[in-house]
Amino acid sequence: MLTPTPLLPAEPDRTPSPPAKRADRVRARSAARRESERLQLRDHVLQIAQRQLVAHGYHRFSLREVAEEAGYSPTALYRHFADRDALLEEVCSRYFAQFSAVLAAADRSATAPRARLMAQAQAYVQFAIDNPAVYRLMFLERPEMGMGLSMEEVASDAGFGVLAQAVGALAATGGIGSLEVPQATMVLWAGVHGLAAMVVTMNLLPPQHFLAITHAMSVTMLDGLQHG
Amino acid sequence: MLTPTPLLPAEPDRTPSPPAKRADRVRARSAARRESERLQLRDHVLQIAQRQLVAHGYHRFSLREVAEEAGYSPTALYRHFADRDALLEEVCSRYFAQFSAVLAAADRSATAPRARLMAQAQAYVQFAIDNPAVYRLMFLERPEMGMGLSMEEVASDAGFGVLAQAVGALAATGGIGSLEVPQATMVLWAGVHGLAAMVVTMNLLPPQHFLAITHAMSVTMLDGLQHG
DNA sequence: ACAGATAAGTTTACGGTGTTAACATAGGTT
DNA sequence: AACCTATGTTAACACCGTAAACTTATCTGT
Repeated sequence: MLTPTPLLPAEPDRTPSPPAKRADRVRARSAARRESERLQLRDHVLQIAQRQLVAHGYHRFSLREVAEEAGYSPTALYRHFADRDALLEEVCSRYFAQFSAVLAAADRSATAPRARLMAQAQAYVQFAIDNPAVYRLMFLERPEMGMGLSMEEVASDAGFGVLAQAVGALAATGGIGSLEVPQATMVLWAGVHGLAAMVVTMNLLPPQHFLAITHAMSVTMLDGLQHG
Repeated sequence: MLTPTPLLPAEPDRTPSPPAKRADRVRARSAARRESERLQLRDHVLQIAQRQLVAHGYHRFSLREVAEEAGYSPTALYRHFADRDALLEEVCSRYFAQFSAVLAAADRSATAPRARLMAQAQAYVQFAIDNPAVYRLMFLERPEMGMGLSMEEVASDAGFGVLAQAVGALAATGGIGSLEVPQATMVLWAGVHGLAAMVVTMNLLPPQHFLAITHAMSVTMLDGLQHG
Protein backbone atom coordinates (compact mmCIF):
# COMPACT_ATOMS: atom_id res chain seq x y z
CA MET A 1 0.00 0.00 0.00
CA LEU A 2 3.03 2.19 0.09
CA THR A 3 3.79 1.66 -3.57
CA PRO A 4 3.40 5.08 -5.06
CA THR A 5 3.07 3.96 -8.71
CA PRO A 6 0.25 1.46 -8.97
CA LEU A 7 0.01 1.52 -12.76
CA LEU A 8 3.47 0.10 -13.23
CA PRO A 9 4.68 -3.14 -11.72
CA ALA A 10 7.35 -1.06 -10.02
CA GLU A 11 9.90 -3.80 -10.65
CA PRO A 12 11.81 -3.25 -7.50
CA ASP A 13 15.60 -3.66 -7.40
CA ARG A 14 16.22 -4.72 -10.95
CA THR A 15 19.84 -3.67 -10.58
CA PRO A 16 21.98 -4.62 -7.61
CA SER A 17 23.02 -1.02 -7.16
CA PRO A 18 22.10 0.61 -3.84
CA PRO A 19 18.37 0.83 -3.41
CA ALA A 20 16.15 3.87 -3.80
CA LYS A 21 18.51 5.36 -6.42
CA ARG A 22 16.28 4.90 -9.42
CA ALA A 23 14.08 7.86 -8.63
CA ASP A 24 17.17 9.95 -8.15
CA ARG A 25 18.39 8.99 -11.57
CA VAL A 26 15.23 9.93 -13.41
CA ARG A 27 15.10 13.09 -11.38
CA ALA A 28 18.65 13.91 -12.33
CA ARG A 29 17.94 13.11 -15.95
CA SER A 30 14.87 15.28 -15.96
CA ALA A 31 16.78 18.11 -14.40
CA ALA A 32 19.47 17.67 -17.01
CA ARG A 33 16.86 17.71 -19.75
CA ARG A 34 15.34 20.88 -18.42
CA GLU A 35 18.73 22.42 -18.17
CA SER A 36 19.53 21.42 -21.72
CA GLU A 37 16.25 22.85 -22.94
CA ARG A 38 17.06 26.05 -21.19
CA LEU A 39 20.47 26.22 -22.79
CA GLN A 40 19.00 25.37 -26.17
CA LEU A 41 16.55 28.21 -25.87
CA ARG A 42 19.24 30.62 -24.79
CA ASP A 43 21.25 29.53 -27.76
CA HIS A 44 18.34 29.98 -30.09
CA VAL A 45 17.67 33.49 -28.87
CA LEU A 46 21.32 34.37 -29.03
CA GLN A 47 21.57 33.16 -32.59
CA ILE A 48 18.63 35.34 -33.58
CA ALA A 49 20.05 38.31 -31.73
CA GLN A 50 23.32 37.75 -33.51
CA ARG A 51 21.63 37.58 -36.89
CA GLN A 52 19.61 40.71 -36.30
CA LEU A 53 22.61 42.58 -35.03
CA VAL A 54 24.54 41.99 -38.22
CA ALA A 55 21.45 42.39 -40.40
CA HIS A 56 20.01 45.61 -39.02
CA GLY A 57 23.16 47.12 -37.62
CA TYR A 58 23.88 48.14 -34.08
CA HIS A 59 21.57 51.11 -33.84
CA ARG A 60 18.42 49.31 -34.94
CA PHE A 61 18.94 46.34 -32.66
CA SER A 62 15.81 45.83 -30.59
CA LEU A 63 15.07 43.36 -27.85
CA ARG A 64 11.42 43.28 -28.79
CA GLU A 65 12.19 42.35 -32.34
CA VAL A 66 14.45 39.53 -31.21
CA ALA A 67 11.66 38.24 -29.01
CA GLU A 68 9.18 38.41 -31.84
CA GLU A 69 11.38 36.49 -34.24
CA ALA A 70 12.07 33.94 -31.52
CA GLY A 71 8.33 33.55 -30.98
CA TYR A 72 8.19 34.88 -27.45
CA SER A 73 6.68 37.85 -25.78
CA PRO A 74 9.22 40.60 -25.14
CA THR A 75 9.25 40.06 -21.42
CA ALA A 76 9.96 36.35 -21.70
CA LEU A 77 13.58 37.06 -22.50
CA TYR A 78 14.02 38.50 -19.05
CA ARG A 79 13.86 34.99 -17.62
CA HIS A 80 17.06 34.21 -19.49
CA PHE A 81 18.90 37.51 -19.65
CA ALA A 82 19.08 40.24 -17.07
CA ASP A 83 18.37 42.95 -19.61
CA ARG A 84 19.11 44.08 -23.13
CA ASP A 85 22.72 44.83 -22.35
CA ALA A 86 23.29 41.41 -20.85
CA LEU A 87 21.96 39.81 -24.00
CA LEU A 88 24.25 41.89 -26.16
CA GLU A 89 27.07 41.08 -23.80
CA GLU A 90 26.58 37.41 -24.50
CA VAL A 91 26.47 37.93 -28.23
CA CYS A 92 29.66 39.84 -27.71
CA SER A 93 31.43 37.12 -25.85
CA ARG A 94 30.68 34.62 -28.58
CA TYR A 95 32.24 36.87 -31.16
CA PHE A 96 35.20 37.45 -28.91
CA ALA A 97 35.98 33.78 -29.17
CA GLN A 98 35.63 33.87 -32.93
CA PHE A 99 37.67 37.04 -33.15
CA SER A 100 40.59 35.73 -31.16
CA ALA A 101 40.44 32.53 -33.22
CA VAL A 102 40.78 34.59 -36.38
CA LEU A 103 43.74 36.44 -34.93
CA ALA A 104 45.33 33.22 -33.78
CA ALA A 105 44.94 31.72 -37.24
CA ALA A 106 46.54 34.75 -38.80
CA ASP A 107 49.32 34.52 -36.28
CA ARG A 108 49.98 30.92 -37.22
CA SER A 109 50.15 31.81 -40.91
CA ALA A 110 53.68 33.10 -40.45
CA THR A 111 56.71 32.36 -38.31
CA ALA A 112 58.81 35.50 -38.15
CA PRO A 113 57.47 37.82 -35.43
CA ARG A 114 57.21 40.70 -37.81
CA ALA A 115 55.27 38.69 -40.36
CA ARG A 116 53.02 37.36 -37.62
CA LEU A 117 52.17 40.87 -36.53
CA MET A 118 51.56 42.00 -40.09
CA ALA A 119 49.18 39.11 -40.62
CA GLN A 120 47.40 39.84 -37.36
CA ALA A 121 46.89 43.46 -38.27
CA GLN A 122 45.46 42.51 -41.64
CA ALA A 123 43.12 39.96 -40.08
CA TYR A 124 42.09 42.44 -37.42
CA VAL A 125 40.93 45.07 -39.88
CA GLN A 126 39.44 42.43 -42.14
CA PHE A 127 37.31 41.24 -39.25
CA ALA A 128 36.03 44.75 -38.71
CA ILE A 129 35.23 45.02 -42.41
CA ASP A 130 33.37 41.71 -42.33
CA ASN A 131 31.52 42.38 -39.05
CA PRO A 132 31.09 46.10 -38.62
CA ALA A 133 28.12 45.98 -36.26
CA VAL A 134 29.79 43.32 -34.20
CA TYR A 135 33.08 45.15 -33.96
CA ARG A 136 31.20 48.23 -32.94
CA LEU A 137 29.41 46.33 -30.22
CA MET A 138 32.58 44.68 -28.98
CA PHE A 139 34.85 47.69 -28.83
CA LEU A 140 32.89 50.88 -29.28
CA GLU A 141 29.67 50.57 -27.33
CA ARG A 142 30.62 49.15 -23.98
CA PRO A 143 31.55 51.89 -21.55
CA GLU A 144 31.93 49.42 -18.71
CA MET A 145 34.66 47.50 -20.48
CA GLY A 146 37.88 47.30 -18.54
CA MET A 147 37.11 49.78 -15.78
CA GLY A 148 40.52 50.62 -14.45
CA LEU A 149 42.96 47.94 -15.35
CA SER A 150 46.68 48.23 -15.42
CA MET A 151 48.43 48.30 -18.75
CA GLU A 152 49.93 44.90 -18.11
CA GLU A 153 46.53 43.44 -17.40
CA VAL A 154 45.10 44.89 -20.57
CA ALA A 155 47.98 43.83 -22.76
CA SER A 156 47.94 40.30 -21.43
CA ASP A 157 44.18 39.89 -21.63
CA ALA A 158 42.89 36.74 -23.24
CA GLY A 159 41.72 38.59 -26.32
CA PHE A 160 45.12 40.10 -26.88
CA GLY A 161 47.23 37.23 -25.76
CA VAL A 162 48.07 36.43 -29.37
CA LEU A 163 49.11 39.98 -30.03
CA ALA A 164 51.10 40.34 -26.82
CA GLN A 165 52.81 37.03 -27.47
CA ALA A 166 53.86 38.04 -30.95
CA VAL A 167 55.13 41.34 -29.61
CA GLY A 168 57.08 39.41 -27.02
CA ALA A 169 58.61 37.29 -29.75
CA LEU A 170 59.50 40.42 -31.65
CA ALA A 171 61.06 41.89 -28.54
CA ALA A 172 63.19 38.76 -28.17
CA THR A 173 64.74 39.50 -31.55
CA GLY A 174 65.38 43.08 -30.47
CA GLY A 175 62.59 44.39 -32.64
CA ILE A 176 60.84 46.82 -30.30
CA GLY A 177 63.68 49.13 -29.41
CA SER A 178 63.40 50.85 -26.08
CA LEU A 179 59.69 50.26 -25.43
CA GLU A 180 58.39 47.69 -23.00
CA VAL A 181 56.25 44.88 -24.34
CA PRO A 182 52.97 46.15 -22.83
CA GLN A 183 53.52 49.62 -24.22
CA ALA A 184 54.41 48.34 -27.64
CA THR A 185 51.37 46.07 -27.57
CA MET A 186 49.09 48.96 -26.72
CA VAL A 187 50.55 51.09 -29.47
CA LEU A 188 50.03 48.42 -32.09
CA TRP A 189 46.57 47.62 -30.85
CA ALA A 190 45.52 51.25 -30.80
CA GLY A 191 46.78 51.65 -34.33
CA VAL A 192 44.72 48.89 -35.86
CA HIS A 193 41.83 49.75 -33.58
CA GLY A 194 41.81 53.23 -35.05
CA LEU A 195 41.53 51.83 -38.54
CA ALA A 196 38.87 49.34 -37.51
CA ALA A 197 36.88 52.08 -35.79
CA MET A 198 37.01 54.13 -38.97
CA VAL A 199 35.80 51.18 -40.99
CA VAL A 200 32.79 50.55 -38.81
CA THR A 201 31.73 54.11 -38.00
CA MET A 202 32.38 56.21 -41.08
CA ASN A 203 32.36 54.98 -44.59
CA LEU A 204 34.63 57.47 -46.24
CA LEU A 205 36.77 54.99 -48.10
CA PRO A 206 36.04 51.61 -49.67
CA PRO A 207 37.20 48.69 -47.51
CA GLN A 208 40.13 47.63 -49.63
CA HIS A 209 41.67 51.04 -49.18
CA PHE A 210 41.64 50.42 -45.48
CA LEU A 211 43.47 47.18 -45.95
CA ALA A 212 46.13 49.04 -47.90
CA ILE A 213 46.41 51.64 -45.15
CA THR A 214 46.58 48.86 -42.62
CA HIS A 215 49.58 47.52 -44.46
CA ALA A 216 51.23 50.92 -44.54
CA MET A 217 50.53 51.47 -40.87
CA SER A 218 51.90 48.08 -39.91
CA VAL A 219 55.21 48.52 -41.68
CA THR A 220 55.47 52.06 -40.37
CA MET A 221 54.92 51.02 -36.78
CA LEU A 222 57.13 47.97 -36.95
CA ASP A 223 59.89 49.99 -38.58
CA GLY A 224 59.44 52.65 -35.94
CA LEU A 225 59.60 50.19 -33.07
CA GLN A 226 62.80 48.74 -34.43
CA HIS A 227 64.56 52.11 -34.47
CA GLY A 228 63.14 53.42 -31.19
CA MET B 1 -3.16 109.09 -49.00
CA LEU B 2 -0.47 106.69 -49.93
CA THR B 3 1.34 107.19 -46.65
CA PRO B 4 1.18 103.82 -45.00
CA THR B 5 2.08 104.94 -41.45
CA PRO B 6 -0.50 107.47 -40.17
CA LEU B 7 0.42 107.19 -36.51
CA LEU B 8 3.75 108.75 -37.09
CA PRO B 9 4.21 112.21 -38.57
CA ALA B 10 5.82 110.40 -41.44
CA GLU B 11 8.44 113.11 -41.66
CA PRO B 12 8.85 112.74 -45.36
CA ASP B 13 12.25 113.00 -46.98
CA ARG B 14 14.31 113.75 -43.91
CA THR B 15 17.21 112.35 -45.80
CA PRO B 16 17.86 113.13 -49.39
CA SER B 17 17.87 109.45 -50.16
CA PRO B 18 15.22 108.28 -52.61
CA PRO B 19 11.65 108.59 -51.25
CA ALA B 20 9.39 105.85 -49.87
CA LYS B 21 12.34 104.04 -48.36
CA ARG B 22 11.51 104.59 -44.73
CA ALA B 23 8.93 101.86 -44.54
CA ASP B 24 11.38 99.58 -46.20
CA ARG B 25 13.94 100.41 -43.58
CA VAL B 26 11.73 99.66 -40.60
CA ARG B 27 10.61 96.53 -42.36
CA ALA B 28 14.18 95.52 -42.93
CA ARG B 29 15.08 96.32 -39.36
CA SER B 30 12.16 94.30 -38.05
CA ALA B 31 13.10 91.41 -40.26
CA ALA B 32 16.63 91.70 -38.98
CA ARG B 33 15.39 91.70 -35.42
CA ARG B 34 13.30 88.62 -36.01
CA GLU B 35 16.22 86.94 -37.65
CA SER B 36 18.46 87.85 -34.74
CA GLU B 37 15.90 86.54 -32.28
CA ARG B 38 15.75 83.36 -34.24
CA LEU B 39 19.51 83.01 -34.20
CA GLN B 40 19.61 83.83 -30.52
CA LEU B 41 17.09 81.11 -29.79
CA ARG B 42 18.97 78.62 -31.91
CA ASP B 43 22.09 79.51 -30.05
CA HIS B 44 20.40 79.14 -26.71
CA VAL B 45 19.08 75.70 -27.58
CA LEU B 46 22.41 74.66 -28.98
CA GLN B 47 24.21 75.71 -25.84
CA ILE B 48 21.82 73.67 -23.74
CA ALA B 49 22.17 70.69 -26.03
CA GLN B 50 25.91 71.04 -25.79
CA ARG B 51 25.81 71.17 -22.01
CA GLN B 52 23.54 68.17 -21.73
CA LEU B 53 25.64 66.22 -24.16
CA VAL B 54 28.78 66.61 -22.08
CA ALA B 55 26.85 66.28 -18.82
CA HIS B 56 24.79 63.17 -19.48
CA GLY B 57 26.97 61.58 -22.11
CA TYR B 58 26.08 60.65 -25.62
CA HIS B 59 23.74 57.77 -24.90
CA ARG B 60 21.43 59.68 -22.56
CA PHE B 61 21.09 62.69 -24.81
CA SER B 62 17.42 63.40 -25.36
CA LEU B 63 15.74 66.00 -27.52
CA ARG B 64 12.84 66.22 -25.14
CA GLU B 65 15.07 67.01 -22.22
CA VAL B 66 16.80 69.74 -24.16
CA ALA B 67 13.43 71.23 -25.00
CA GLU B 68 12.36 71.10 -21.37
CA GLU B 69 15.46 72.84 -20.10
CA ALA B 70 15.07 75.43 -22.82
CA GLY B 71 11.48 76.00 -21.75
CA TYR B 72 9.78 74.79 -24.90
CA SER B 73 7.57 71.94 -25.83
CA PRO B 74 9.46 69.10 -27.49
CA THR B 75 8.00 69.75 -30.90
CA ALA B 76 8.94 73.41 -30.87
CA LEU B 77 12.52 72.52 -31.66
CA TYR B 78 11.40 71.22 -35.01
CA ARG B 79 10.88 74.79 -36.18
CA HIS B 80 14.59 75.33 -35.82
CA PHE B 81 16.13 71.95 -36.48
CA ALA B 82 15.06 69.30 -38.91
CA ASP B 83 15.33 66.53 -36.35
CA ARG B 84 17.39 65.26 -33.50
CA ASP B 85 20.28 64.35 -35.73
CA ALA B 86 20.37 67.80 -37.28
CA LEU B 87 20.56 69.34 -33.84
CA LEU B 88 23.43 67.09 -32.90
CA GLU B 89 25.04 67.85 -36.22
CA GLU B 90 25.10 71.52 -35.35
CA VAL B 91 26.54 70.88 -31.94
CA CYS B 92 29.08 68.83 -33.77
CA SER B 93 30.06 71.51 -36.21
CA ARG B 94 30.68 73.97 -33.40
CA TYR B 95 33.04 71.58 -31.73
CA PHE B 96 34.70 70.89 -35.03
CA ALA B 97 35.71 74.52 -35.17
CA GLN B 98 36.99 74.37 -31.62
CA PHE B 99 38.76 71.11 -32.28
CA SER B 100 40.61 72.31 -35.31
CA ALA B 101 41.53 75.48 -33.42
CA VAL B 102 43.06 73.35 -30.71
CA LEU B 103 45.02 71.38 -33.26
CA ALA B 104 46.14 74.54 -35.01
CA ALA B 105 47.33 76.01 -31.72
CA ALA B 106 49.28 72.87 -30.97
CA ASP B 107 50.73 72.99 -34.44
CA ARG B 108 51.93 76.56 -33.89
CA SER B 109 53.58 75.60 -30.61
CA ALA B 110 56.53 74.14 -32.52
CA THR B 111 58.39 74.75 -35.73
CA ALA B 112 60.07 71.51 -36.76
CA PRO B 113 57.58 69.31 -38.62
CA ARG B 114 58.19 66.40 -36.34
CA ALA B 115 57.63 68.48 -33.22
CA ARG B 116 54.51 69.96 -34.75
CA LEU B 117 53.09 66.51 -35.35
CA MET B 118 53.98 65.36 -31.88
CA ALA B 119 52.20 68.35 -30.40
CA GLN B 120 49.17 67.76 -32.58
CA ALA B 121 48.93 64.16 -31.50
CA GLN B 122 49.11 65.12 -27.87
CA ALA B 123 46.47 67.82 -28.30
CA TYR B 124 44.28 65.43 -30.26
CA VAL B 125 44.14 62.82 -27.53
CA GLN B 126 43.89 65.50 -24.87
CA PHE B 127 40.80 66.84 -26.59
CA ALA B 128 39.23 63.40 -26.51
CA ILE B 129 40.07 63.12 -22.81
CA ASP B 130 38.50 66.50 -22.11
CA ASN B 131 35.40 65.98 -24.28
CA PRO B 132 34.64 62.28 -24.50
CA ALA B 133 30.98 62.58 -25.37
CA VAL B 134 31.76 65.20 -27.97
CA TYR B 135 34.53 63.21 -29.57
CA ARG B 136 32.23 60.26 -29.67
CA LEU B 137 29.57 62.29 -31.40
CA MET B 138 31.98 63.79 -33.88
CA PHE B 139 33.82 60.67 -34.96
CA LEU B 140 32.08 57.58 -33.70
CA GLU B 141 28.36 58.09 -34.12
CA ARG B 142 27.88 59.52 -37.55
CA PRO B 143 27.54 56.76 -40.13
CA GLU B 144 26.83 59.24 -42.89
CA MET B 145 30.15 60.97 -42.44
CA GLY B 146 32.25 60.97 -45.54
CA MET B 147 30.24 58.62 -47.71
CA GLY B 148 32.72 57.54 -50.29
CA LEU B 149 35.45 60.10 -50.58
CA SER B 150 38.84 59.61 -52.09
CA MET B 151 41.81 59.42 -49.81
CA GLU B 152 43.07 62.76 -51.05
CA GLU B 153 39.75 64.40 -50.28
CA VAL B 154 39.71 63.00 -46.78
CA ALA B 155 43.30 63.88 -46.03
CA SER B 156 42.87 67.42 -47.27
CA ASP B 157 39.59 68.01 -45.50
CA ALA B 158 39.27 71.22 -43.56
CA GLY B 159 39.39 69.44 -40.23
CA PHE B 160 42.63 67.75 -41.13
CA GLY B 161 44.23 70.52 -43.06
CA VAL B 162 46.56 71.23 -40.15
CA LEU B 163 47.59 67.64 -39.96
CA ALA B 164 48.03 67.22 -43.70
CA GLN B 165 50.00 70.43 -43.89
CA ALA B 166 52.39 69.33 -41.17
CA VAL B 167 52.80 65.98 -42.88
CA GLY B 168 53.56 67.86 -46.08
CA ALA B 169 56.22 69.85 -44.25
CA LEU B 170 57.66 66.65 -42.88
CA ALA B 171 57.68 65.15 -46.35
CA ALA B 172 59.61 68.17 -47.63
CA THR B 173 62.40 67.30 -45.21
CA GLY B 174 62.37 63.70 -46.41
CA GLY B 175 60.67 62.51 -43.26
CA ILE B 176 57.99 60.20 -44.61
CA GLY B 177 60.07 57.78 -46.61
CA SER B 178 58.33 56.10 -49.48
CA LEU B 179 54.74 56.89 -48.50
CA GLU B 180 52.65 59.52 -50.20
CA VAL B 181 51.42 62.43 -48.11
CA PRO B 182 47.75 61.36 -48.08
CA GLN B 183 48.65 57.83 -47.00
CA ALA B 184 50.98 59.04 -44.29
CA THR B 185 48.31 61.45 -43.11
CA MET B 186 45.75 58.71 -42.87
CA VAL B 187 48.13 56.47 -40.98
CA LEU B 188 48.90 59.14 -38.42
CA TRP B 189 45.28 60.13 -38.08
CA ALA B 190 44.13 56.54 -37.66
CA GLY B 191 46.75 56.05 -34.98
CA VAL B 192 45.67 58.89 -32.74
CA HIS B 193 42.05 58.21 -33.57
CA GLY B 194 42.49 54.71 -32.21
CA LEU B 195 43.78 56.08 -28.95
CA ALA B 196 41.06 58.70 -28.79
CA ALA B 197 38.40 56.09 -29.47
CA MET B 198 39.76 53.99 -26.63
CA VAL B 199 39.67 56.96 -24.33
CA VAL B 200 36.05 57.77 -25.01
CA THR B 201 34.58 54.27 -25.26
CA MET B 202 36.37 52.13 -22.72
CA ASN B 203 37.91 53.32 -19.53
CA LEU B 204 40.51 50.70 -18.98
CA LEU B 205 43.37 53.04 -18.23
CA PRO B 206 43.56 56.42 -16.53
CA PRO B 207 43.86 59.31 -19.00
CA GLN B 208 47.47 60.20 -18.34
CA HIS B 209 48.45 56.70 -19.38
CA PHE B 210 46.87 57.37 -22.71
CA LEU B 211 48.90 60.52 -23.08
CA ALA B 212 52.04 58.50 -22.43
CA ILE B 213 50.99 55.94 -25.01
CA THR B 214 50.22 58.74 -27.41
CA HIS B 215 53.77 59.91 -27.03
CA ALA B 216 55.13 56.41 -27.61
CA MET B 217 52.91 55.94 -30.64
CA SER B 218 53.94 59.28 -32.13
CA VAL B 219 57.63 58.65 -31.93
CA THR B 220 57.13 55.13 -33.17
CA MET B 221 55.17 56.24 -36.21
CA LEU B 222 57.40 59.16 -37.02
CA ASP B 223 60.48 57.00 -36.70
CA GLY B 224 58.82 54.39 -38.84
CA LEU B 225 57.90 56.88 -41.54
CA GLN B 226 61.44 58.14 -41.70
CA HIS B 227 62.89 54.69 -42.33
CA GLY B 228 60.15 53.47 -44.65
C1' DA C 1 -7.24 99.92 -41.93
C1' DC C 2 -8.31 95.57 -42.64
C1' DA C 3 -7.83 90.75 -44.66
C1' DG C 4 -4.68 87.36 -45.40
C1' DA C 5 -0.29 85.06 -45.31
C1' DT C 6 3.51 83.53 -42.44
C1' DA C 7 6.05 82.10 -38.53
C1' DA C 8 6.43 80.06 -33.95
C1' DG C 9 4.50 77.98 -30.49
C1' DT C 10 1.09 74.68 -28.40
C1' DT C 11 -1.57 70.17 -27.54
C1' DT C 12 -2.49 65.78 -29.02
C1' DA C 13 -1.37 61.48 -30.83
C1' DC C 14 1.20 57.53 -32.98
C1' DG C 15 4.45 54.03 -33.00
C1' DG C 16 8.50 52.58 -31.01
C1' DT C 17 11.74 51.32 -27.03
C1' DG C 18 13.29 48.86 -22.46
C1' DT C 19 11.44 47.29 -18.32
C1' DT C 20 8.41 46.10 -14.07
C1' DA C 21 4.45 43.93 -11.88
C1' DA C 22 0.70 40.78 -11.60
C1' DC C 23 -1.13 36.71 -13.17
C1' DA C 24 -1.39 31.75 -15.42
C1' DT C 25 0.24 27.25 -15.69
C1' DA C 26 2.78 23.07 -16.41
C1' DG C 27 6.30 19.97 -13.97
C1' DG C 28 8.63 18.24 -10.43
C1' DT C 29 8.85 17.64 -5.32
C1' DT C 30 7.21 16.34 -0.91
C1' DA D 1 -3.07 15.77 -3.04
C1' DA D 2 -0.83 19.97 -1.94
C1' DC D 3 2.90 22.82 -2.89
C1' DC D 4 6.55 25.07 -5.07
C1' DT D 5 9.21 26.74 -8.79
C1' DA D 6 10.33 27.72 -13.38
C1' DT D 7 8.62 29.73 -17.45
C1' DG D 8 5.70 31.86 -19.84
C1' DT D 9 1.83 35.45 -20.56
C1' DT D 10 -0.69 40.22 -20.57
C1' DA D 11 -1.05 44.86 -18.88
C1' DA D 12 1.08 48.86 -17.74
C1' DC D 13 4.74 52.52 -17.07
C1' DA D 14 7.97 55.80 -18.54
C1' DC D 15 10.49 57.12 -21.85
C1' DC D 16 11.78 58.36 -26.83
C1' DG D 17 11.49 60.83 -31.69
C1' DT D 18 8.27 62.79 -34.57
C1' DA D 19 3.96 64.06 -37.38
C1' DA D 20 -0.51 66.55 -37.63
C1' DA D 21 -3.75 69.85 -36.28
C1' DC D 22 -4.68 73.91 -33.99
C1' DT D 23 -3.69 78.72 -31.80
C1' DT D 24 -1.73 83.00 -31.87
C1' DA D 25 1.10 86.78 -32.79
C1' DT D 26 3.43 89.34 -36.35
C1' DC D 27 4.21 91.01 -40.65
C1' DT D 28 2.43 92.26 -45.44
C1' DG D 29 -0.22 93.68 -49.52
C1' DT D 30 -4.22 96.10 -51.01
